[in-house]
Amino acid sequence: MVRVRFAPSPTGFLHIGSARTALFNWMVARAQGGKFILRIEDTDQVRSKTEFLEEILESMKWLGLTWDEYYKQSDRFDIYRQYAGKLLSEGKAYQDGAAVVLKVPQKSIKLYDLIRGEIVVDTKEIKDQVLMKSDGSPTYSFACVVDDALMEMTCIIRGEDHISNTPKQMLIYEALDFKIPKFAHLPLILDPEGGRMSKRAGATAVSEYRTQGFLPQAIVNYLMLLGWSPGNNQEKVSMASALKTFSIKKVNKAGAAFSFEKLQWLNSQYIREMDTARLAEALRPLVAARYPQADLQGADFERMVQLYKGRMNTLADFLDWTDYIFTDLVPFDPEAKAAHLTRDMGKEFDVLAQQLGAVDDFNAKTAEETFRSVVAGLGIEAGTLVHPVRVALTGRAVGPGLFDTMAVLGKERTIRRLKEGFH
RNA sequence: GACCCCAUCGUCUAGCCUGGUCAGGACACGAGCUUUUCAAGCUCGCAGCACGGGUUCAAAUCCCGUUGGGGUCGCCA
Repeated sequence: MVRVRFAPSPTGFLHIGSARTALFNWMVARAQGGKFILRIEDTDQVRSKTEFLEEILESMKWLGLTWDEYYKQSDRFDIYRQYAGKLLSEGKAYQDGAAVVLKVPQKSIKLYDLIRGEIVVDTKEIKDQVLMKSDGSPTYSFACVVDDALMEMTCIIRGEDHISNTPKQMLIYEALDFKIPKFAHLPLILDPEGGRMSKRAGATAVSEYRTQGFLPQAIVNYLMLLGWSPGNNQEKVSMASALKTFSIKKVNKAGAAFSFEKLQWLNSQYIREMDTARLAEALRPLVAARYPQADLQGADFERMVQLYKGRMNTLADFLDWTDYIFTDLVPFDPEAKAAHLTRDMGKEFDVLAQQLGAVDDFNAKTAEETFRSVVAGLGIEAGTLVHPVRVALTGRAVGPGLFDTMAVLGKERTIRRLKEGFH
């Protein structure tokens, strides 16, 4: 049975690049009916923080990357100590002060990478490896090898930045007489300019994407496309179909530049096809955080969601679009006001407000009928009045259809804003 | 610098393994349609095999080199 693992270190938030490593491991396990193990590499007692651990776990769950087994290296120090002692007694390692160091033999190491093929390294490039540090804690490579072997990992899938670690770790496997697993080194995710992914280029933590209003499905979909393709010209890929064709061997070798535009596009696609009720549910916490007093339970809220569903790239966009609904201080966009809200429309506004006031059953349909009869009566083009009215009602020149906007705003506020527009 | 990895439109990629289909799709960009605006949607378009040598009847595909990019050189992980 396939056993793979994701081994984050709780010294920072879950990075978007690490999330992809986790995802590919998870997909291998799920595609082949294997096990996905989550192992926390918290051997650095100083830099490891509980808040980071919690954030990592939270982000993993949010992305849907569920694990079958869970370990923490800080619980396993006795085991590492024991194996270090074994190597010491066998003469394969020596003490340097309180540290334990592996003797590196002269030889050439052949590493077979599932993605890259054969990689050969001469150990003259490798110096003796510290296994246990002076403070009694294991080094990364030592704990990693002991755990991967004891936890019976069949394949180690990690970032390309570990390629140079692998030959060193193979030496440890050999010294311990452990079976060496398969390896697959994933290409790195680069920033949009092709450089190293850093905060400068945009969000790096998965949790940041969450607060920005990205859907986990969109992120997972985007991430799986970075270095892999279903091969059928499809971009929007469901996990179920991806699992049918996913193979770590088909992953690309070259690094992939991260594209925020494409992620946004995918996110907008997922938002569009989301059930309105579910979208409303996802939006409620965001809206409630900004407008604590707003009533988000009624059908009105779902109508708003429906209205802006097709215009959002991220959930947070909803907040930008709907400010005019949740606050009465309509913040006029200066350009929109200059272009459409001029004093000479005052008369038309008054007529419209008056006619609208006479409507009993106020909705998009009746608002439109009223509006059309008003412009017909005034002998003007609909467009002449539409744009100024939109600015008066929403503060901006762009948005959904005017009559839907009126309906969402309601009769009273629509009329009030028409009157306030020029007074 | 040494060692290792990589190289198809601006970006993500299909094609490469098993040479021979106008190098296909998507994001972005441009144009048009639609339209009360902006988006969306639909249609069309722009744009690529890094370079140089081989091998071969034939090279994006195989080999070598150059250039370029990335990674690693910690008692961090």
